[in-house]
Amino acid sequence: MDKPGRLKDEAISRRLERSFYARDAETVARELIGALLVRATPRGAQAGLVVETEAYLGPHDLAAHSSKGRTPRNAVMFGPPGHAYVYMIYGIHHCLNAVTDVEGHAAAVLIRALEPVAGIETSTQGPGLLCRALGIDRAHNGLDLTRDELFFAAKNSAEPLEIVAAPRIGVDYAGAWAALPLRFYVRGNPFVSRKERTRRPKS
DNA sequence: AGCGGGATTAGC
DNA sequence: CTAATCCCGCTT
Repeated sequence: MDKPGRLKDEAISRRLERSFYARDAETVARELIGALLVRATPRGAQAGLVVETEAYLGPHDLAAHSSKGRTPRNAVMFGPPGHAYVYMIYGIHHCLNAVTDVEGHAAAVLIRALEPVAGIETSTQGPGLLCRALGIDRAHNGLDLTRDELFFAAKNSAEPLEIVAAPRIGVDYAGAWAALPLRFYVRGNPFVSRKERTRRPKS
């Protein structure tokens, strides 16, 4: 019923600014839950609610790409906050992150799952899948989330969400860092990337 | 120049 | 459980 572009205009008016991202990654990861991720394309806007994130705290965090030092691949993480860090993984998928914290402290928040809102035709239930659904690839690496076609809009604070903290996925190589509860998701939301593990009774 | 591996996903 | 598949990042 809405005129095309209406969602986009509304979202742009709520676009998160630099100061939102210029905080520690854990805070940003928590606060991005419930925000709207928008990609404005020539054919209209694609958008989804962020329902799952992970915080990568900085070079001291052994699960973070920045822990191995600055390289061409992760250079965006070392730059100013509020930019998109997009990398290819396993030769097949892309992952979208928002750079956080202060410039030089290479921290970021991985966007792991979205609840579709508009213009989305395939699954957004996982970091690689959501990038596919929104057409995000390495061409988007370094985009300014406060100015460019890819951005986050403030959540609707009227409906509080229950957020669960759990260990991050796929970072078992990171020793003790792998166990920290730096993954955040909306409790019970069906678009979270992995189902709650059903506890298997021990034999 | 060569080689190993990954913040994933789908399919057996 | 494992293949897929592409850079990247480090070693030779």
